[in-house]
Amino acid sequence: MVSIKDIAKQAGVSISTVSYALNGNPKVTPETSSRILAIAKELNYIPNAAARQLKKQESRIIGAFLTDFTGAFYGDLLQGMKEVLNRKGYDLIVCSGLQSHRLLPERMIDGAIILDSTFSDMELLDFADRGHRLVVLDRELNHPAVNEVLLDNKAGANLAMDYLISMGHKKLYIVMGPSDSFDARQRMIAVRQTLDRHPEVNAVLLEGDFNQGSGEAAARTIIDQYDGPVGAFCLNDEMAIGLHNYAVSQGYRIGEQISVIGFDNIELTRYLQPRLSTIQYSKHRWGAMASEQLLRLIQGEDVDHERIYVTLVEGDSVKRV
Amino acid sequence: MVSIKDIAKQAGVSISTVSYALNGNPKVTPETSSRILAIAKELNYIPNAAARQLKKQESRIIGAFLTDFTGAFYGDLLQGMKEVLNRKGYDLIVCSGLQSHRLLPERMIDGAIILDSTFSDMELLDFADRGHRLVVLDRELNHPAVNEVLLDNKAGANLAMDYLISMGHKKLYIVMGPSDSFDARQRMIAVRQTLDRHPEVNAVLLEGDFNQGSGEAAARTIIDQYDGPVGAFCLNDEMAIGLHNYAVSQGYRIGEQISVIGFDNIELTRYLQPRLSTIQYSKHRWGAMASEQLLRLIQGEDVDHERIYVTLVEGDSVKRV
DNA sequence: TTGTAGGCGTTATCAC
DNA sequence: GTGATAACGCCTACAA
Repeated sequence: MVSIKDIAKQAGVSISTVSYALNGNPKVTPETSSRILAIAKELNYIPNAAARQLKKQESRIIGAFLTDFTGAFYGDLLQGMKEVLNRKGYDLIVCSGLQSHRLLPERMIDGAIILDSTFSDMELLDFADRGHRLVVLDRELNHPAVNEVLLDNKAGANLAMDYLISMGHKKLYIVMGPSDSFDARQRMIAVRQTLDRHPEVNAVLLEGDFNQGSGEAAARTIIDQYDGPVGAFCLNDEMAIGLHNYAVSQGYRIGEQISVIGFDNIELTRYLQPRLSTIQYSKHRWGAMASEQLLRLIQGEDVDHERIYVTLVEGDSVKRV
Repeated sequence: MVSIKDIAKQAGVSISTVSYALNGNPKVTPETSSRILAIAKELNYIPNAAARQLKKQESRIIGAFLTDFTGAFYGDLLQGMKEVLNRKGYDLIVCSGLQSHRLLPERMIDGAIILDSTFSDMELLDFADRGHRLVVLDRELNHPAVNEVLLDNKAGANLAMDYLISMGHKKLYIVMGPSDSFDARQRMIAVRQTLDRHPEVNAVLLEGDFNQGSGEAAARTIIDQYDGPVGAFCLNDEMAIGLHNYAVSQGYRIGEQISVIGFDNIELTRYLQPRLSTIQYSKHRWGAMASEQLLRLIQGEDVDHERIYVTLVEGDSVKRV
């Protein structure tokens, strides 16, 4: 490995002069500087990240932690994060799994964006106490070193419910999400509030796990009990697709016999016929916002929690009854 | 930050004793050792990655580089990589974009798995010359420090073509891929070979870019020229889905008027009706194999290039004519 | 069994 | 303007 020491030797100067030259310090004369730079290039010199990091106590790397790598869900989100970070001279690395947690306390990264249920709140608070900066996308966590950038789940669930009800639906099925999901819990809170406001609506709550399978299971239940048009709010699109597919395979017509609305507006919904009504938000913006907040935190600025707003997308999967 | 120096002070021993104790060196007596460990825990000591890395000249981190984060394509692949690496005490980080290239030469990672067209062959060979270990999934690259783990694209394309031809198709459309894709180029080579072997088959080559849109465009062309059952080999599933959707929307029946076969067996195809015939392989195995080969390379073992085998999945999108 | 000391590659504070 | 030199936190001969 070629280090500044080698360059110094070759150039007949001291290592400090080399360091100055490489870092563009104006103290060194243009001649020595360009001579040093030329030698550095000739020797194929590349600075050693570990050494710089050890000295400067920063890596200029940000970690994004995900529960898993599956699903097309994360593409735009990560892209949004990366663009902002790169613009500010930071790099993004994406990690998953328990083992990778070490990267944070070992100071391999300057901060983390968390969308990862394998972190407990306690663990994160512990990191925050140690002085690490965090942005959480999947929980509420009050700590001066932690910023929340959360989806406005409640508003979204409200929109979905109000939409179904405004279309005249009196009989509703709610396909719920896993209880360890923050988003699912928030959405359910709003669902219950809406139902409280509409005592005339008859709602059945069905278990769900955010996967296609539980949407199919829900469809089976709905069909078993079928005796006229009903509405269904699936707490995410994946389950809505499962419900859709099973219902269609049994000869039911979505948007007529069964009105369906989802949440997230994932890519996949583009392939559904009729088009799925759902709750939409910009994943790119979500990621970008997370990065911005994290950088502010790292720069020692005081930042408020942020919300990502959502809107209703009307497809053809919900019809008036 | 609490360092071994702090622990040493607290325990009244030297830093080397602390280091030995923390690393389980049997030279230090059980009593001192346990006392030191207790103090370390009490002080919330966590080793500093940069320092250890600087000393040991390794980070035990492997980087996977992707052209972009979009697409559900990578989930299983990354999962396969991660499992193998974690088992061997390595961590996986996923990177994308030009800026992240620096992680390799700056020695932030101990090796890299490349599925990223933003790296040029020259750049990679340069890294290899510097002593970095690489596994490439998206190109052929001959260098002792580089191992190839490639999909058997030619066999797959052959399977697909032979299948269509064996079902009696004499009129074929080939929806090609982007020319900067290694996989696309390899698949086309096999396509051309098959066509050479079957002069009785009339084939039309259509441009494609591996995205849904070019599948739709292909469908438009096919329908324009339609005068009886034809077969279509889309060089990946995304385009096959595009072709399928557009054709269906125009009232054509897939598997009857137009027989379609894709490549990759992506998740999405499960949602197609009729089910898509395609070429299948284990992405999980692909990732796992890449990690295994990289670790062998790092351990200085001599390793041969590897191929990931593919098989035909018969759906209902191809019928005999 | 424990301590001393040198070094990994940089940066940065001093002198000169 | 340039050069010693001391960190940064850790590991590891070698000495005691």
